[in-house]
Amino acid sequence: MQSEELESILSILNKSGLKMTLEREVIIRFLLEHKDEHFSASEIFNRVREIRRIGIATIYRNLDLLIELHIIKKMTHDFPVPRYTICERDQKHGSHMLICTRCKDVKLIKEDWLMEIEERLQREFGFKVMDHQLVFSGIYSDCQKESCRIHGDRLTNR
Amino acid sequence: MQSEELESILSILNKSGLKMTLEREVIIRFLLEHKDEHFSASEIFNRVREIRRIGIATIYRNLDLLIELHIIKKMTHDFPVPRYTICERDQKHGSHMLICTRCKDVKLIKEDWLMEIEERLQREFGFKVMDHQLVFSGIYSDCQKESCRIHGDRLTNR
DNA sequence: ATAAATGCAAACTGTTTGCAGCTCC
DNA sequence: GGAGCTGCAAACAGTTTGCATTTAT
Repeated sequence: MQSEELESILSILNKSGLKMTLEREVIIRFLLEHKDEHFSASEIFNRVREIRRIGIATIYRNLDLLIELHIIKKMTHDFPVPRYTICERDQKHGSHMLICTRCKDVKLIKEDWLMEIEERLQREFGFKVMDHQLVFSGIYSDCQKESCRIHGDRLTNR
Repeated sequence: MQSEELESILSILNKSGLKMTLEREVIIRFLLEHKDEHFSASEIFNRVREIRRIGIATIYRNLDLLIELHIIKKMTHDFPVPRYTICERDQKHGSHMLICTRCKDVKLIKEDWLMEIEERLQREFGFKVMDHQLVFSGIYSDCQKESCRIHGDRLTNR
């Protein structure tokens, strides 16, 4: 399947003396198969459990580990609980997010619009940016007119 | 003291049929006296408790209420727990944050650098921005050289 | 007078931890 | 074989809720 990406993650694990267990693999596969989405820990728990029996502690331990290895990313803005997503390999920084306060849809924009500002931070503040998170909350023009529920409730806790 | 600002908040409360209790006032005063800072719920609890006996539930209930009235703002990015800060009255949007991963200092930049991008979102996505949150994590040049602890550990949970 | 707000304690929710047993290299 | 990993259950931390009492308008 995404064997190429999985291989590359495997080699990161190996380099640190870590093992690719079945549980870990199922978690990673799930996130790889849903690159543009983000999930809460318990969403991941429920989805992974459909594939293989797993404990919630294993979910948390693996998420923490994968964050440390920069394989996945934790997004904390304004969600009831943190959400996790796989890192884009070719992308230095995280993407930008649009959250519609009406329909609760979360759109990820993959371009980086902040180059200029980051240069300015380096110049004016001597601050070297390693990562950024940019979130806009607002309303789509469609949602301003109608009662917009097209995307459903995607942001429950579980 | 900040009577002008306090008055204006009082009138917002009145308009909604809400009361200015002593507890509520102490919370608001505390945040008004520390405009450029942000605090966790339990930090606020401890500071307010020095002034007046108060229960933690009252803290949470008031924080939620003040958020709804757009008097304070909840910041959730990457902190162990959410942090709260008073809204700038003359400022449409929240400020930008620099978080140094070495010294853990959090600097708030009060200018809005995103006007252009917000216009673009309106144009290209039909998305009307109501608020944004922009956080940069990185390292100050000072911190790259030395073991930088000048700001101390400001981000504990309590 | 009465709607709103409070304190307290219990309940809840998400996350972490200790430990005995299991699994991958 | 042994470090690393797992499941389980208990512990933990932050937050929310129900209720009897108090307070602001």
